[in-house]
Amino acid sequence: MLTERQRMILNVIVDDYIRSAEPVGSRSISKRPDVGYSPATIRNEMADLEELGFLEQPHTSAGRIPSHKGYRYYVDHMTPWNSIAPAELNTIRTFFAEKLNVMEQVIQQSAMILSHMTNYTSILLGPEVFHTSLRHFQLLPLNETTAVAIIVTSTGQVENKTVAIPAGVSVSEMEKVVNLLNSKLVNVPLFKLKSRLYSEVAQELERYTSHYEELLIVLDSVLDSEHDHQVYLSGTTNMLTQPEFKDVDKVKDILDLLAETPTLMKMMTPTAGESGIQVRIGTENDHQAFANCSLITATYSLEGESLGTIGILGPTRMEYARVMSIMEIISKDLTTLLSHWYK
Amino acid sequence: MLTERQRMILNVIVDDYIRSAEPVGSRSISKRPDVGYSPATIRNEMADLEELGFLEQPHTSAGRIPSHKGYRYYVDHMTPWNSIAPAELNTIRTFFAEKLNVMEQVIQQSAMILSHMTNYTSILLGPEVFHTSLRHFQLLPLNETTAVAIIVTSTGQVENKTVAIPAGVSVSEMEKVVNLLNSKLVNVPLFKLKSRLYSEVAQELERYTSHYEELLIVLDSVLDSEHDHQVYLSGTTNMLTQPEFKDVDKVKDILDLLAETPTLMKMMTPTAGESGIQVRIGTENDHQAFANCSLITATYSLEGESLGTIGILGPTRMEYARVMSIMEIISKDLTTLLSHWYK
DNA sequence: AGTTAGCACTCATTGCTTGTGAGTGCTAAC
DNA sequence: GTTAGCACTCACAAGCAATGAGTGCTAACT
Repeated sequence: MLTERQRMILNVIVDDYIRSAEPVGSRSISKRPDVGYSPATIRNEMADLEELGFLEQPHTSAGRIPSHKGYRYYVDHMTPWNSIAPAELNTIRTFFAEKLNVMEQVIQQSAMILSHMTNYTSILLGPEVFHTSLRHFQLLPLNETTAVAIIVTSTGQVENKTVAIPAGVSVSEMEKVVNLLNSKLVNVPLFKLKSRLYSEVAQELERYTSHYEELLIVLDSVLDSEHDHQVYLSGTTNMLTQPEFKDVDKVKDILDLLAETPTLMKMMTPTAGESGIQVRIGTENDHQAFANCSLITATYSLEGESLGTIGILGPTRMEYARVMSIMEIISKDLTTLLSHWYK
Repeated sequence: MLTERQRMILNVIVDDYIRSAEPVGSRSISKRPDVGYSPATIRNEMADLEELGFLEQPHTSAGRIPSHKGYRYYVDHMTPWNSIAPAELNTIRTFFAEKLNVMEQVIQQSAMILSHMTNYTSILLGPEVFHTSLRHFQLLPLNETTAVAIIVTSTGQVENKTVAIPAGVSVSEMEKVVNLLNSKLVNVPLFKLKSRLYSEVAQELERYTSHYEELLIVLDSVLDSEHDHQVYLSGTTNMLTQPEFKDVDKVKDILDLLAETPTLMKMMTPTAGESGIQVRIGTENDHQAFANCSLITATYSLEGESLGTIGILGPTRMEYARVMSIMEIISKDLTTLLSHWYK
């Protein structure tokens, strides 16, 4: 569809614009040593590229900037990305070599590394509760009326919830219930817990205790595992350093959206079927506030099943090649780290 | 020190400037129905107030704006604050009337309420681990080499840490250790755990197990309770709506500081001896980035001991009276809520 | 046919001037 | 002690010309 020369020019423009954030003119392109054409020729090609929708002009007689379509083409036809210095690679490697033994810490630290290395905002989605199972269940009375329910998952995550004890339930009864749950529900994937509660536990529970119904309601609420899919953000303020966001109003919408955990979670959940590194440019993100942003996501996984997502949010004028290299390395390292832990 | 009239004029200026964010001129003051003086008289008084350091002039022939000293005087001599509508009070009351049974949720929701009602940034410091004690200790093997240590506190908080099991320690040995810890350490305040570990547990541990030293190291690290003093932020982007921060560069430093949890914790820790609502205006915050901000803090407590802090960060031009009323109500309601729970 | 030089044209940006108005300080009168 | 009057200051907006980067088009060149 595009001639070799057009491709080359488009590439130069995107590269240049990513670096400078200023519209790129024909003269500056022509002056580059690897471009052997005069400004006039470049201009002709640029006019064509604009007509084809790959470039835009902020106003007549300004240079050109890439359109979303232009970025898309750039990303899709990029030379295999390897634009990351060995020193940086080392930073990542030594980080993952360190003994970090709490999942949450690893995720949080990864977010920090990502945002520091890229100078963009990083968004990490914690391990999917979906693919983990119950390791242990416990109910611990705090006083006569309340207790803490503790759920330990196979990955070592601990979730807890304070619940009210139905009046009249004795300590020994509670113990029986806990034992029953442990015998029946251990190793059941978290997302199946509730259905199992009714299919396997409910009947037996009826024989054990007189407060069958109340207890069932409590247990139901406990196992309603809020899928504690934590979202970790780092470097949100990096957004502010980008010249395209020097206007506070624009940045406000973005930061507001970043504070909305549920929305963020939805955006970060990988679209089924897709794998590897995904790039959503400008309006490809279906959120208005991100119309001038690009979101790059990758998933990390355990035994082939994706556990969570890492993401980088920046302006559409983003260092795609660089960010994508970094993301690939980190997602892979996360994956291997997890497999070392839990296999 | 100030005459009645000067006090009145200062008050009017601060009120006006809080509302409009524009320098206040003599004419506009004179026009207010409750002020019976001509602009000229006001001007004379304003000149005096400026000389005394209560007012500032952004430039010659502009109106006056309050200096830090002016705000300080305003806050210290404010008429008892009650500037909060009954409807708003209701919002708070119904919130605290709802059955919220997880501490963390309460804190987080309180942060939301605070930032929403004030349109400033709210900062909440979670309950001090200092004043809570151990309720239960548990060690749960995940596989041959790792285990999760779970600490439940008297307030129902659950903290967990994944640890490596020293090679050669059997399951039955672990059980003994756990039992020992529970018998010796339950009801000990968290911050005393480590010293007790050595004073009371260590010797007996030596008799129980052959891997005395390795285990002690592990337990030490577990009880090194990271005092999980969480900081909850809400409404950080409200900072961006203030006209004084329409310049991105200024706001960046503030947001960066807000992302630095340790610094924030230090700022929010109440200075010993002080109690009630504290106001730090402008440079009274010893952080450069907050030179144009005011931080209002209050503590919530249980049985007279302060558990945590709630804070509001806004521009120096802040609705002090309103914010202070809201903070007082919420800190008191938090206090009573806690006492209902844990008494 | 593809490439390039030349040229007129566009338009954001900058610097300059000028006018306007809000607000002040001072003085003299009340 | 208070106020009216007046000259003065200064930020800000509007208007205007100069600048220059960049374009589109045409005609000449290879």
